[in-house]
This record gives sequence, C-alpha cells and structure tokens, in this order.
Amino acid sequence: MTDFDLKHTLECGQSFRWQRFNGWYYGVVGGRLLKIRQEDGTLIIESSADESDAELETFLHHYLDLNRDLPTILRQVDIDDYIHLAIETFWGMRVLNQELWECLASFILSQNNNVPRIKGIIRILSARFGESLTLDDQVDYSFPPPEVLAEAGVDALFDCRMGYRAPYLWEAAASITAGKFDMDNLKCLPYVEAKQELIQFKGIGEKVADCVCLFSLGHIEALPIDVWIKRIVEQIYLKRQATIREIREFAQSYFGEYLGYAQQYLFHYARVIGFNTPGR
DNA sequence: TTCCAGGAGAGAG
DNA sequence: CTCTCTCATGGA
Repeated sequence: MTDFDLKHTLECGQSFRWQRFNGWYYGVVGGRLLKIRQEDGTLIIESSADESDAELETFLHHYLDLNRDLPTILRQVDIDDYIHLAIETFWGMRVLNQELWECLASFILSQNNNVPRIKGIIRILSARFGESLTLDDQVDYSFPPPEVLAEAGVDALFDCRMGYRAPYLWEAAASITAGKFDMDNLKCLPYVEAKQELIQFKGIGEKVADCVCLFSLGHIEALPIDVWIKRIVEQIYLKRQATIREIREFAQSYFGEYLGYAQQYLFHYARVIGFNTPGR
C-alpha cells in the first residue's frame, strides 16, 4: 500500500466517527469497531467483528479509497502554488467512501454547525440508539439505522442536542423506512442525478448533497461549497467576493474532473495551516 | 455579549 | 429568479 496517509485521511473533517487514543485510531464502520495504526507503508488493524482478514481488507480498501490512483489525481490538480503546498503537506490523504445512510444523516446534522459539535451529536445519537461494540477496553456504538430513528420519534432526536435539524433527520429516516426512497438505486446513478435525488430531502441542499456524493457515492467531481471553500476561492483565486454559482463555475473549469479531491486538500490546508499564499 | 460553524427553508421582491 | 431572515447549540 502506497500513497496513503491514515492521519490526514481520518482527521481532514470528512468523517465524524474517528478518535485517536494511545496512538491508535478507533472508529465504527460497517457495524464493527476498528482500531487502526499506520507504520510506514502498512496498516495494522484489529476488528471487534468475527471476520476473516480477506473480508476486512476488501472492505477497508474500498472505504479508504485505496483502489484509486492517487498520484494521477493529484498530479492533475497540482496546478498552482497554493494547492501545491496543500498536496505536499497532506500527501496521501484520500476521500473516503462512507456508508450512505450514516453519511447522509451526518451531513444533515452538519448544516450551520462546527465539526466538534457535529461529532458530539453523532456520539450522543449512536450511544442512545446504536448497538454497543467493544474492542480491548474501548466501547463505542454503531450508527443507528433509519428504522430505529424513525421509531424513536422527533422529540427523542431533539434530545440529542441537534436543535432545529431534528425534524429533517427524522423525516429522512421515516421516508427511507417507509420505502419512499431507494438507497440502493441512488448508488447506481451518475453524479448529477444522484445529487438531484438527494436535494429532494427536506434539510438537504446543494452543499450537503455534494458532501454525500463525494464522501459516500464516489463522485470525486462533486464540490461541496461551505464557508471555507467559499473563502478559499474568493481570497486565493478570484480575489473578490463571488456567488456560489461563480465559485462552482470557476472551480470546475480550473480543477477539472478531480475537483472533489482538490477541494478536500484545499479545505484541510486552509483550516489547519491558513490562507497565506507562498511568497514568490 | 456577540460571533461563528462543512446551510437550508420560507417568504418577499 | 435572487435576496434576506431565521433556525438551536455551544465554544471562542
């Protein structure tokens, strides 16, 4: 395994489920609690589930997006000094393929919210409605499926401190439980159609739909435009205020088909390092 | 105290 | 179509 960095991949704000402890990353994926550590080119993994190494490896290869040719992608978007620094700094960071329902639900909760608090809400939600999983002395909880949250009711969700987003999450859970929305079909649709379907949910707009397309459905051309991406494009590239549409049109023509990957490097770099363009 | 966060819906114009 | 106001929460 090459061109992969576990730390950057799990800490760049695309997933809300991983936490570092004693040099390991613990997280729940696919109903199992995992602990992972990277030593140079190899990953050391333990699972709470009773499964074969081959099974786990296949799952993780897809989840961590290891099947994609990262150098080719990064070479293609490495076209100016600022993103070059981002790529250099976070080389090996990959865009995850997260589970659809958890990703959709998580990003409904993400609107007008910050990463630490999103993580907190998801932790409460999982602890209250998920199933307990144990690995070593660590305990965590699976993400509750739609039918469990639909059954729980809006008030119970509101008690998880998610504020006005509670009815959005509940309606999505109820609609999926009632069979009004086909999650498997969504995985088969091309980017533009998948995004269009996602926007039908109350509480999912263009930005959250793009997050689901990028972080779960494998559409690496998707561009979620949040306050950070808006600031980056305005300050670093356009050097003026711009509308969401202008930002999208610029970014698509500038970065091309791997826009989603470019976006994640820019997002993480701006948040962690800042907006200073390399003096030259 | 006010501002901000991986925004979106409702209403006005 | 675009612009503005509002929404619950907690940390800075």
